[in-house]
Amino acid sequence: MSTIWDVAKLAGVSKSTVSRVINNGSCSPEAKKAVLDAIEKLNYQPSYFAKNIRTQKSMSIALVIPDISNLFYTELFKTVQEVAYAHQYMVILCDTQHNSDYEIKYVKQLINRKVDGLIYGTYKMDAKTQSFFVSLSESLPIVFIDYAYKRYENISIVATEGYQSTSEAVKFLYDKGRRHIAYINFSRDVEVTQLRYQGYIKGLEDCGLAYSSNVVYFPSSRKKMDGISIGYHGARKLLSRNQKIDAIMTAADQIAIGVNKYLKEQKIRIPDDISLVGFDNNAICEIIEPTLTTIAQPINSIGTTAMQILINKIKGIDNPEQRIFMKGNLIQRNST
Amino acid sequence: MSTIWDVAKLAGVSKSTVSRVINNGSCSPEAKKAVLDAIEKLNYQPSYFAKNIRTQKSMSIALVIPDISNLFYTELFKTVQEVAYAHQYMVILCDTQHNSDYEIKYVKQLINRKVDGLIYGTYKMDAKTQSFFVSLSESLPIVFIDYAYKRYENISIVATEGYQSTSEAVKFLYDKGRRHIAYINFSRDVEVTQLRYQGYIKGLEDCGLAYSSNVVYFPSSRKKMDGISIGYHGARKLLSRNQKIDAIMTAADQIAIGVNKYLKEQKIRIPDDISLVGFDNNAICEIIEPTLTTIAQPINSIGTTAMQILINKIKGIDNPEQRIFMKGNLIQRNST
DNA sequence: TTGAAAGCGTTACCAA
DNA sequence: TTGGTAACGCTTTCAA
Repeated sequence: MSTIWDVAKLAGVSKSTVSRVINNGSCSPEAKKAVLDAIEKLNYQPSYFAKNIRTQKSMSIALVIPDISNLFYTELFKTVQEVAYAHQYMVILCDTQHNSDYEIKYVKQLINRKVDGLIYGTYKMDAKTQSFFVSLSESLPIVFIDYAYKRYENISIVATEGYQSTSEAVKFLYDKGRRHIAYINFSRDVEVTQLRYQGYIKGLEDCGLAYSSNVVYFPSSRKKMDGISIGYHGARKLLSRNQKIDAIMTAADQIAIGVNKYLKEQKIRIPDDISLVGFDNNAICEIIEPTLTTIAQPINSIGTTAMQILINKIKGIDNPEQRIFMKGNLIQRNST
Repeated sequence: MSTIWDVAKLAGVSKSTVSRVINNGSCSPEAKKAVLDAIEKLNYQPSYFAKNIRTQKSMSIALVIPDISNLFYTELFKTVQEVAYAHQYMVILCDTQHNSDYEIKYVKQLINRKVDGLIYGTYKMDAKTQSFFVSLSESLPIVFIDYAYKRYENISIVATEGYQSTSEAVKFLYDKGRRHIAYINFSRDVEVTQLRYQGYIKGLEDCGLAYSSNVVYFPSSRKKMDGISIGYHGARKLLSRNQKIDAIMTAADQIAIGVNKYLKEQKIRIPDDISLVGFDNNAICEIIEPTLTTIAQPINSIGTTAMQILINKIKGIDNPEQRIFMKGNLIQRNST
């Protein structure tokens, strides 16, 4: 590997001049040409480490998320990577496996590696972790992509607004003639989806329907269940209560998949007997049968916007924190 | 951030001694204790850049893959990350979007960042890219996770053997009474799956069944189709030829999903009229209906083994290249 | 066992 | 516009 010294010698100038040419400092056209030629000839690339020991910039950002197999995050990664790469950043993906300890360990490692910023999404509620990230945000550019962080001020956040869109989906079911709308949620410590749940309650109210805890299911926080299991067990539980139910709304597509599975096993027809609505608009919505009506999160917009804000924060532009809440969009398919 | 200097001053020793303590050089117990205490007190962490400018090690590895939304790679990432993290490596994920130009661009960037090694998977056949990676492998530790690279010597490779396992699956269908077994593959430039296809032919032979190109479908290389579309169009094409078909094998679960979709639209019963077999054992196999019989790749073993080999290569242990081909495992579900 | 000092390859300051 | 030189924070000789 050739160094800046080799370039300087070949071009007949000093290291400083070479550095200036690279970093767009002022120099004469002749010097510039000579340096550029030398760089070309030697196939010179500045050393990543040497450069960053001075600048303290790593040209890396991290995407810290709970689970890359969740299709929402898979898509998000792809978008983030694309924008990042266009701006010469590399992205370090950290899958924290829903584990707060991992989150903090990873982030400490990332700080040591001087990541220029990070995009952080989770969906567990854990006061200690939340305040860790919020206060970290004062010293490191962070964009939160989690609606639950809405309560904190002075942080930048891009997320799908779950309240309004869920309440509108209730209205949609109402207009389809459904009057007994159930809801299956993640456990109460998954904070993002609690706002979707609030939207459900608001929607019932708007339609003049009574709320009943008999048609609502939350798994216990202690049990570690994935979305599909929650949906499966939730549907079973709800139907075992002998309540009239003609629609089930869920806090996530994964949950709806589990519900779908249980209903089919019981020969309950979707949507004839029970309508089903998810949240996210994962690729699976088109694959399962019947295809799943869902509230789509605008993942690409979230990713692009979050990256744009992050890059601005890193560059020190646009200092005031940005708070952007995107609207969920009801995608109607065959399950309603 | 405190530096090695601060530690040295607080411990009353020189920088050199501090460095030695950290890197297990020889020193007196007293010195060691003083330094450790100082490190503790100052919450000192060696600077990542300063350290690596000397050692030329980044403690990062890269996972270069064509598409993170392919569940095979999603799972692989999780396994690789886990092993990497346990050995203090961070992983840089590069989703190349099936694009050879991106692959090479990414890798040049990675080289500049001095990644200690990389795990490389693709599935396109492209002589130029292949030889790029093979010859890169001489100067940088690489583990290939692609069966297609089998032909190159002096490289390390961990992959699922597709030939034998596919031929055994043919035998399985034969034993179930199927005599008209069709095959749907990716286009011919997707090299990994061509060996699965060869296994299909071998399987027919073993069972004394005649091969017929009338029941085989390859999409054209030029059309950019995802797996699901290939399956959907492939099934339509095959069935339009008025050949007798009582089973369809596919080179990937994604393809089988498309086949499943088309057959259901045509009211063709699975498995009563046509059996269906995938390859990979994605999570979706359990979700679609009927659940999908498939040849499982041992993803976790592949990931763990690949990482172990990579780490050994990085550390200079186990120099002879390793070539490990794992057996695919037929998982029987309701589609057969 | 220890410390001084010379690098590693950059950037950034300051004079010229 | 230039070049010399001092950092940046570490590792690694080399003497002591």
